[in-house]
Amino acid sequence: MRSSKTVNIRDVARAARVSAGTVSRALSGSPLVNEETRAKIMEVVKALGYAPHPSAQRLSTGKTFAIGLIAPFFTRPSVTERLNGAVSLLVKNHYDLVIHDIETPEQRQAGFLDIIRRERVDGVLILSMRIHDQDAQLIKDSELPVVLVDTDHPALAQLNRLVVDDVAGGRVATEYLLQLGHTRIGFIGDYVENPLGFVSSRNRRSGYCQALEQAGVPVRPEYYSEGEHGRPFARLQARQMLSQPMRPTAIFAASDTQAIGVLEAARDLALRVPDDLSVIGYDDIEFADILQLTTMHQNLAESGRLGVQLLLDSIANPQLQPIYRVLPTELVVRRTTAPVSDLSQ
Amino acid sequence: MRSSKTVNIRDVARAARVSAGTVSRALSGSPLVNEETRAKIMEVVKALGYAPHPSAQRLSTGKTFAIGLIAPFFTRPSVTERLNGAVSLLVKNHYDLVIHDIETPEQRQAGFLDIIRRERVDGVLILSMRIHDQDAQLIKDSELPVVLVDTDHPALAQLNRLVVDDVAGGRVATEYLLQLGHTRIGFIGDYVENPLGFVSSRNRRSGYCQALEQAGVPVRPEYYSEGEHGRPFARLQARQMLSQPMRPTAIFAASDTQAIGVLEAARDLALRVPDDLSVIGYDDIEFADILQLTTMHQNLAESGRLGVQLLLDSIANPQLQPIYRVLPTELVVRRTTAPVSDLSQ
DNA sequence: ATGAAAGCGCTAACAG
DNA sequence: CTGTTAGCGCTTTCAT
Repeated sequence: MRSSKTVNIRDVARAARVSAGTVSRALSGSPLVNEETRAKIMEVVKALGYAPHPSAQRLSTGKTFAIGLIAPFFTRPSVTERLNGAVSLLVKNHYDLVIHDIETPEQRQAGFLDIIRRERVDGVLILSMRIHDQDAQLIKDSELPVVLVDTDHPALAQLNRLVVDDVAGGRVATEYLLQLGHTRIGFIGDYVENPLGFVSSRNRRSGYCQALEQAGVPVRPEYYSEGEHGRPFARLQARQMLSQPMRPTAIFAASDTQAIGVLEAARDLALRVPDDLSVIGYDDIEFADILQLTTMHQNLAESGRLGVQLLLDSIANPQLQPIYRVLPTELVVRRTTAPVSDLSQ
Repeated sequence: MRSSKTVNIRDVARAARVSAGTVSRALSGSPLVNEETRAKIMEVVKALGYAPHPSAQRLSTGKTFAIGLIAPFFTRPSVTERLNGAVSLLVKNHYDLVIHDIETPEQRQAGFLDIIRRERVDGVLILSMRIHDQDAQLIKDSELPVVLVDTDHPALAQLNRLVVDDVAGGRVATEYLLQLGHTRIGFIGDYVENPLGFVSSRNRRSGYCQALEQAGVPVRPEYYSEGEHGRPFARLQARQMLSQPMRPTAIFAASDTQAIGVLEAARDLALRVPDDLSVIGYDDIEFADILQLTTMHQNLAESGRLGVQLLLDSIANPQLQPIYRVLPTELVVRRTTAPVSDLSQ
């Protein structure tokens, strides 16, 4: 008949013939405890299978050893890959991870309010979420270490931020197509106003426009399409764009996911890639390699890892100078891009 | 100069001119409180921006409103999709999620010991992790509600379990190939003894063998290959297998990921799919659709959701009869399989 | 080096 | 219906 109550620090104290305070000190590695008694205590701890009660510890110390992670977890492969990096480092540091998945606009509100409370977690990592003005205020008031990865807000310059220069990336991608001789270059992206507020698509589009303008190529509305994010939508958008009389000879998609939709559209219309149509994506998710998609590479997992590192650092040392870092992006040429050919005209 | 201490229940009590106990009752929706005072309290709560301290609440009630999730999070797309379902339901029920990612064997040990403690979470969901005998003992002793999804252990029959009949799935896949006239059917799978202990590959292989034997087709070692899980490894395995003099005319891969490797190998060797080689995968991850891969479908997200549902139910009502359910699997024919042709001989 | 005692913020049992 | 009180399990002064 074993008692169902779990063993607590007083049980250990009693068995080791010391006080609870001493057990606590012994366990926390305080130097103020005799080596013999420490040994004895450890022995008892082991024998009884004691482990401290996390909530009690947290209540007493005010530290949670948990960090909060706010992200649209499963909406996009690029997010998943960033998460991967974040989680791996967290695990290594024995931090609990309290996750808040944001998939709908309503969850946004709740998520921010709920997690940005000192008592729940020691710090918060926000990943790929557009930050609204009111959220920014909340974050500012919270006095909780927060780091931003793949997102930013003008009112939060005092935070650690890891951002991606999507404008530059969009420019590089487009310049590459121009360099290949393309001038009829389409863009397939998200709705500029999308419910979750990803802004990457918009920024990539800005880069696209910049590159065209700089090259003296007019930005034509019939070569620009926005739609809901996702492969099937992109496929539709692309099919429409490619069915025009003077169809584009190249398409820059705001994400690899969408680029895959474009590839499907090309197949639908019996257009050969890259002979008839060049396609370039963004993110370099694993699929890009499989499909031999030319794309803009960014080190997704590394960005997550770095974000966690920054967060843990600033939890340990709140006075640390905040870091603002623009993560590098790089063109990876594979098999979906080629020089414009007369045939494709 | 705002005080940095957060407001607690006594501050609220004072401002509302009631006792802390009453505030607690008002907040928990107890009927034993006057509507007027409740209104007054709510007002103060709002004005002060009060929210209860989670650790204190947990310590006091013994409930954590968190569940633990043990899974090899990012190792396989199929796991990610199951997680997706699990997380979505958890969020809906306002449960915190304490995740334990297991990527290496060492993490296995720590993960199980650490999380299966009553004080940390109210229940545990174990996803796609092979359970060792010693883990099973731990789980049994823990008195904590635990549900198993895509995994099982003989000593844990008293638990809620959602399993996949991979043997049957392997049989169905292989029978389909036999039905198409193939007799030289290869199998590409994981090492039977792999560090994280996934067993699905092994079971799928059993089904494969069963189907062959039943059809009177000999199981030939040169058509069987095990290797590390992953696309590049499968590619190598397949390349080797397909370079033999009497190469297989069809390959059943233990996962879609590996099937993709097989497709790459076919491309490497200039074999046309499905004309020269039929390929069938397992899981029906999103990629399978993109690549038009014939595969064994299972509703991955749904299994995660169901697992959480079971867990929440048995937290709410521990006396509930445990459920054992075999999740359905279904063949999805796409474009990578075809009848064996003379050409392919 | 160790014990005693106070307190972290909350809930729940008991009185009234 | 509400106030008071006694914990939940741990850490951390403050003595000694």
